Amino acid sequence: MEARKQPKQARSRATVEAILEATARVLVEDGYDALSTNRVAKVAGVSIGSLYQYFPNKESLVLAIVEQHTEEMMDMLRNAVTDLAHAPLDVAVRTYVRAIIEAHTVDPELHRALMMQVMHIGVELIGGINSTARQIVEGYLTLHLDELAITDVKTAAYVLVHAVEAVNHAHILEPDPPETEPLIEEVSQLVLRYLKG
Amino acid sequence: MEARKQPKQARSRATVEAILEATARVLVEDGYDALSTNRVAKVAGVSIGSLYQYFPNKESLVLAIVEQHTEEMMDMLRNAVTDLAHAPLDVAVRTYVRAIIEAHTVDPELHRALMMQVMHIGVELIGGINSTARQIVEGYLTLHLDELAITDVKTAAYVLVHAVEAVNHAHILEPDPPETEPLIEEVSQLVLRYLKG
Amino acid sequence: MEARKQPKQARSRATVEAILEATARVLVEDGYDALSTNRVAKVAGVSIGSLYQYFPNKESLVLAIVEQHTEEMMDMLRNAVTDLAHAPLDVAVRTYVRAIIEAHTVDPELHRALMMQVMHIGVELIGGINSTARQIVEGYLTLHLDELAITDVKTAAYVLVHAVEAVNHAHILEPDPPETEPLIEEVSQLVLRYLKG
Amino acid sequence: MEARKQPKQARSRATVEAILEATARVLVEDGYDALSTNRVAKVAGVSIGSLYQYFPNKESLVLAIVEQHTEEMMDMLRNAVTDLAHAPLDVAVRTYVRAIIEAHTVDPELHRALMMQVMHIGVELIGGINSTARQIVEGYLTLHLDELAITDVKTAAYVLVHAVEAVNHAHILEPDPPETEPLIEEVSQLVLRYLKG
DNA sequence: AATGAATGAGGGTTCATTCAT
DNA sequence: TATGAATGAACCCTCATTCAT
Repeated sequence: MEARKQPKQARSRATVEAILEATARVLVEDGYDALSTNRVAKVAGVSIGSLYQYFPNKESLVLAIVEQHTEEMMDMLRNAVTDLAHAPLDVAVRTYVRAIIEAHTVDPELHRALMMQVMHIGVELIGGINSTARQIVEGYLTLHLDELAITDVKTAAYVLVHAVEAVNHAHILEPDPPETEPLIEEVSQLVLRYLKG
Repeated sequence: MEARKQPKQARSRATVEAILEATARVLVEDGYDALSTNRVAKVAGVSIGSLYQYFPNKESLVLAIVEQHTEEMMDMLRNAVTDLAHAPLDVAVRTYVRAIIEAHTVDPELHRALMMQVMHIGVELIGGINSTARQIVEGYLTLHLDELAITDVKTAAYVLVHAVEAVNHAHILEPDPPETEPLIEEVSQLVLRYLKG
Repeated sequence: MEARKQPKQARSRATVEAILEATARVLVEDGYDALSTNRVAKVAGVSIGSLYQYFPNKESLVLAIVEQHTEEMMDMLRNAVTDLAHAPLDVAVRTYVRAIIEAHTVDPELHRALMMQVMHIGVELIGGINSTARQIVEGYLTLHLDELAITDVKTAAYVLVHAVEAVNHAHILEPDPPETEPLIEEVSQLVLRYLKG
Repeated sequence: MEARKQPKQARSRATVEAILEATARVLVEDGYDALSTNRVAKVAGVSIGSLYQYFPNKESLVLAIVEQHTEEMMDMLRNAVTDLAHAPLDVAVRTYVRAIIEAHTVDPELHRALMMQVMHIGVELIGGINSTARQIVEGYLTLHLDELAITDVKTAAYVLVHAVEAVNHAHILEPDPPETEPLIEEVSQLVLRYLKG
């Protein structure tokens, strides 16, 4: 997968933009199985040749979308969590849970599509998100270890991150999920009681 | 006078069996993208025509596999949980967590393949598992409501089931997961502390 | 390049036949650069899918033609040369030269096309013809070594075979070649005088 | 007042030069099938637009290379053969054979590439070489007709030129050719004995 | 004179599906 | 019932060529 041209002129940046948008749109509206390079090019209003001038193959298209999307999500998460290191447990947990859930509202339909259809490409990247999250959580737990009812910080972080993630994913993927606010509270309780012993 | 399973031709059953096995094998060994009806027929040692005699299209093939697999898993879960209704909380939780994890060992490679590649077909069915699990958990929680620190049984069940599921899925999908036994204990603690308040 | 189905029914043998004929025809009429699998399929009156049921890729198509063609040529050569081992030099040489030239009349247009367009695939096979020819010639030279003005049989065979071949190829490829009969005589003289010293 | 070579811009000449060199390089290193105008432009360090400023299409690129290459070869041949008209037969033949073989050493890799891949473009031009050679040989033969055992100068020249050419081509194309010096001697003998009768 | 973005016909190939035997 | 030959839409991708800048 050799790197393709980097756009230099304004025109080509617009082209790349259009292609990425079209990719996302096709993904959301028609699903991964309907994602063909020709379709994307058509939806983008661009020739198939142009598409291949900037993306060496189909996979790179999806990868670019996934990267862009996870980047946005991780930014949101990092921002929400800044200066939380010394916050009291209750605040920290609730903020974190809320941040996770809100991070998934960036483009929930795209997220849904990526989750459902693209796992086989995105597992590593998605793993990436979780490992970022785990580092954050581990950091906090280590700092507050003496107030907490846990001993194995690594396993605890692992369990917490995945538990929160999962509830959240279910929330996104399921047709008929519970209300958001009670859910946040309940997940927070799950985490808090676990940590407080 | 309950319905007997239709005897049909023994030959037919063998053919269907061979096709399903071939499907699973291809899925596990080569992945969803390499799953083609022609390939399955060849691996099954059956003509493509015969395949289409029993399965109207490709999707139905995969669906049959998913159904068969989830059926087995849910059976395991139900069995493990029988007569647990009046068990003490600690026992119930630990048994449940262990049952969930063991249910995923029925055919972990197939499960992995289905998870990673086939989500777009299987989400409803996978949702099905969870809703079964939720019913079980809701039942237990309702029965023990007076000993527990929760009020909203539905949300609590929802949170718990997904939290446990998620840790488990991570455990299956991740390249470098923690040890199983400490994980079971830690997840059990997560649940117990939550329930006990 | 995995082997594809071997035709079993009469129908499919006809299909393979049609495809090979179409390949030859396109090669002769339009040249190698115009040889596309789609074009061959169309000319053969066969769907592109059928073509790929019997030939794993484009190259195998051409290879099949080359093989078929060289097989025919080598058969002709071998037949013409049978029982020549003990023939007197003059007879042997003239027979050989004539045989070489006649072997190229099997399907001269196809030969021309293959020569001109397909060299990059066929070099080994063409090498094969020459090495067959060299063995024949070496055998004869060794047997008659005491009548001949040469010492290094291998080099002599090499020179002779290529010299004869070349005149012949020129004869085929050039737009305005000399008459065949005088050419045969002259080439025979070239060889004879060389061998007699 | 002979035509000067148009000075134009020095820059233009450099561009053309770079393009031709790139063409040859791609041809030699990657083969004809990998020769694309875009690739040539990139290797030449020139924009595709510039390439089309000097060469109307892909074919003209290759044609230019072939022309340049054959020009060099024919120059070498002519030089080696100058003042040979009145040389004795042995000298003339050996000089000629050597000259032909050395002419192919100008850029043997390029020659090989052109031979194997580009024949369909170059046949006429390659024919051109041979016809030059034939004129040279015919001239010599006519001049020395009384010493020689031939009558039909044209056919003899034809046979000789192609025989020598062929041995040479085999020498270039074959993976495991004989040593050069014995080959030269043997080919010279082939020619000499033929001419002397 | 030079650039490089854009084009799109066309190429090789796959695979779900049908249907005559 | 079973076979497997046949189909062809669709896919990913390349590359000669054009043209606005």
